[in-house]
Amino acid sequence: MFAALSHTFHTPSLGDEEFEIPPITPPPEMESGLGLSEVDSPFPAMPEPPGPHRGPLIPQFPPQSLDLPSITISRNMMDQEGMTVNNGQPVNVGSGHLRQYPPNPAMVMKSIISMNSTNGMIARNQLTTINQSQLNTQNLNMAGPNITHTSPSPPASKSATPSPSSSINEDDQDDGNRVIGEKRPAPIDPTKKPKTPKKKKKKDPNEPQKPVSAYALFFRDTQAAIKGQNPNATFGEVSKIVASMWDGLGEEQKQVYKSKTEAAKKEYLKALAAYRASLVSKAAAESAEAQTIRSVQQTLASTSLSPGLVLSSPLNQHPSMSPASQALQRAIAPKPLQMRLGGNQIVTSVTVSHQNMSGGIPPQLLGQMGSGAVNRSDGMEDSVKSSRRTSERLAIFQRVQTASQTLS
DNA sequence: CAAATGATTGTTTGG
DNA sequence: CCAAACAATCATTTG
Repeated sequence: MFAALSHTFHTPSLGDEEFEIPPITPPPEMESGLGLSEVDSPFPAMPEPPGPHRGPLIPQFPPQSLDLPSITISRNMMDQEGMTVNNGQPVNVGSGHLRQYPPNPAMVMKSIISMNSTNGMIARNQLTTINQSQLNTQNLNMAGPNITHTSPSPPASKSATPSPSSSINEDDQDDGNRVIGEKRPAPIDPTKKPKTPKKKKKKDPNEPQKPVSAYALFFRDTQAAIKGQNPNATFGEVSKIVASMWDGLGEEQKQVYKSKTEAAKKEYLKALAAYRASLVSKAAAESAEAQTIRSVQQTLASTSLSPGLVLSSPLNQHPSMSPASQALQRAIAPKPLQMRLGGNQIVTSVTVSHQNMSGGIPPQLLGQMGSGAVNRSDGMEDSVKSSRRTSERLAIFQRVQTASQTLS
């Protein structure tokens, strides 16, 4: 199977490394440049075909672990014991082609893709194996010169990075400096380092989860195949391979993933808006409740029922709003959202908007934000509001009474 | 104020 | 939690 599909790629220049990339499943599309696609559906006009999974043979883009091209990374057999054939996956040594990540993966992929596109070619056993001499630990280090992937400080830097745990709540202290220094040790330029602290915003556990990026999706899909071919490959190695493949991916193909993430992002924004709305409503409810309680307390006090008891209520402490509510308010505050599209374009929009909310929010969420402050103004009628308020007050009043009874 | 850019965060899997 | 690499987001600076 694989052999048929896969295509071997050869880079003459590099002797050491062999990099055979199997065509990740038939390219969803031909490369934009080549018009050859005789393939039935060259362009997935739609980002994603509704169809669940297609047969392995069918050229589908999303690399399924099954179909996925067998990517073998073989290093020098001699040196390594681990990577060798025993992986369970056949490794092509002789046929292996050399490839360097840094150089131009794109070319490789494209060529591979093009090859695949041509049916005839495929017939031949095209085995894509990725062979990297670099994979060797030695090589990895050695490779440095070529790759020089930006790692001023090798391993140490990582630990240095503000580990989430360590940074826990030092936001203020933030040593923005520290962070910066790590990233760019050399540039200690006092001149240009406003050193914007950038406090890390603590994330809400409840906040909707951000959608994964296109690359992450690709990684998820591809990684398994790579691993399959190279069980011994480390995460870093796999990551590099995936990166090179990603790099080689055609725009259209990337678009497939991007559209996925885009959709996910849309959902995310909706969920986020809904979530924030719910927070608002909560805060509003809370403040309303507090107010109600206060008024009730006043009433009680005036009637000289049991003032002392009433005063002890926590809600009473702040005349205006409880700290929690304030925090909520802050969290909810509609912030402009920046999105960087493609190149450098930045789109600015308001995160939370009424339109959005009424638009696609799930019913349950909508229900939650029923008494929300945000929507309250538009949707709810005064009569409803007042009645609700009344009932709330009643309930609270009852609670207070009960409490006072209990305590007394 | 909007655009540009730097910095940080958050993904991926597996140990 | 970390690995490598990337994308997305955020925050600050700049024009």
